Amino acid sequence: MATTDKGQTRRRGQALEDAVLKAAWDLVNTVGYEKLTMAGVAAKAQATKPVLYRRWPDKASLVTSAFLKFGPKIKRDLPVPDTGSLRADLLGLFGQLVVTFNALGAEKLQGLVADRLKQIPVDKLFALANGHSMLEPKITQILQQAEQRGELTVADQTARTLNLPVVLLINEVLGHGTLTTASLTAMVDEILVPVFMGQK
Amino acid sequence: MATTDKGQTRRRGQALEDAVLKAAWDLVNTVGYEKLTMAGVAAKAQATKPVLYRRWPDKASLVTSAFLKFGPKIKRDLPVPDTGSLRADLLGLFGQLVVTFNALGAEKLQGLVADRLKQIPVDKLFALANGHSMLEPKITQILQQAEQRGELTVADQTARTLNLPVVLLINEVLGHGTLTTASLTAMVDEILVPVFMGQK
DNA sequence: ATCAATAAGATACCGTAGTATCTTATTTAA
DNA sequence: TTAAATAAGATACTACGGTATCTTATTGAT
Repeated sequence: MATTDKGQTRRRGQALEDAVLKAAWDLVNTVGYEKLTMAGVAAKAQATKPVLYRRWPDKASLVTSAFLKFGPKIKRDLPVPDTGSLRADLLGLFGQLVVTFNALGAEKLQGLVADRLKQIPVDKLFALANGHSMLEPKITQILQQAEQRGELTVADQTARTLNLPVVLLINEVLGHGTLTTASLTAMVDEILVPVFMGQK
Repeated sequence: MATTDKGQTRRRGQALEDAVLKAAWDLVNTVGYEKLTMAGVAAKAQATKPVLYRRWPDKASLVTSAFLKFGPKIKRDLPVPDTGSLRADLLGLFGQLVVTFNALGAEKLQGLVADRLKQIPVDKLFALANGHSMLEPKITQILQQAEQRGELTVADQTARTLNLPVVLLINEVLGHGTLTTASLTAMVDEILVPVFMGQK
């Protein structure tokens, strides 16, 4: 009687974790990342801060988890186009991204990006959520298809050129706020095809 | 006698401001941006936090001011190379950037960029890159030189390809934290030359 | 059914960014 | 020379990220 009236059931494990992630996702969608507080998430989930910090090392990780759970599903198994030309394959792949990126409300996530930037993990740091690790294998596959048609040599590609699509996408999203078919077509025609096929 | 022994002279205005900036610059060069605290700056300047906040709205602004006052002066009028080849011209231009960048002591300023990113809308920062860059006129001149040698056609270039060098540079700095001759050479050979010269 | 392990709850705490308030020294104008 | 305006000093405060500690509910193995 001394404690809270609802004290009957104490959530644990997955149930509690789900509730926290749901609260975090609700908050990031209402107040945005910057104004989302760990205490606020805890309160909304009817949990406490230590519960959050037992699971996620920091705010950025928590919100990233919430994004991965509730955000637009970035299909890990999007079919890789195989249309018969490098250009069309790239356009096909990027076309799938237009829908996805337009769905996720980029302005809410700006603070997340900045927070991530502060962490020193040097290498692939400049990545939006988990965006690009998912893209690279598909690029590679498209290039292999092109190689079999004799359009290019995969061995000529480098880490830098393989990463270029992601760099361009990030610049497009962060710089212009949108991804359109027109901009993606320009990227492919003006930059990616020349780079991939134009190696000496 | 009850108060501090040096209580005779109370600094104000420019003298106080200079002392604060000096303290901030000293600290950012010893502990780095992340570990620099406003209280620490105040203490080192023998001032107090309100003195800082009366002048600068936040930590990032203060450190930026200190940087502008004491940091290396950035040359605005780098000569545009004219070596006889597009590749060498690009390498020459970027080589100048390596020197400049390394002179900034970028590693001490780690979190500054991220802090700025948070407050300056990200799109603004990239918009700054995508157009108002001090680099673009130089790129254009280099391309015109190349055109006169018959290496390429300037009319084939687009806003997107003209911005590509800046995009790559930003990615390099934000993603890797450094600018090296090796990375710039790779950019030029693997991406920029194919894009500029490889247009159909 | 009991008890040890686990993990949630509650709470207090630390460090830092940034703010508010009040007192006091210095400047300036009368 | 005095008094009003200005701005520094001191101090305490709030908000937030993140940590530590202790108590208590729940699980699950015996």
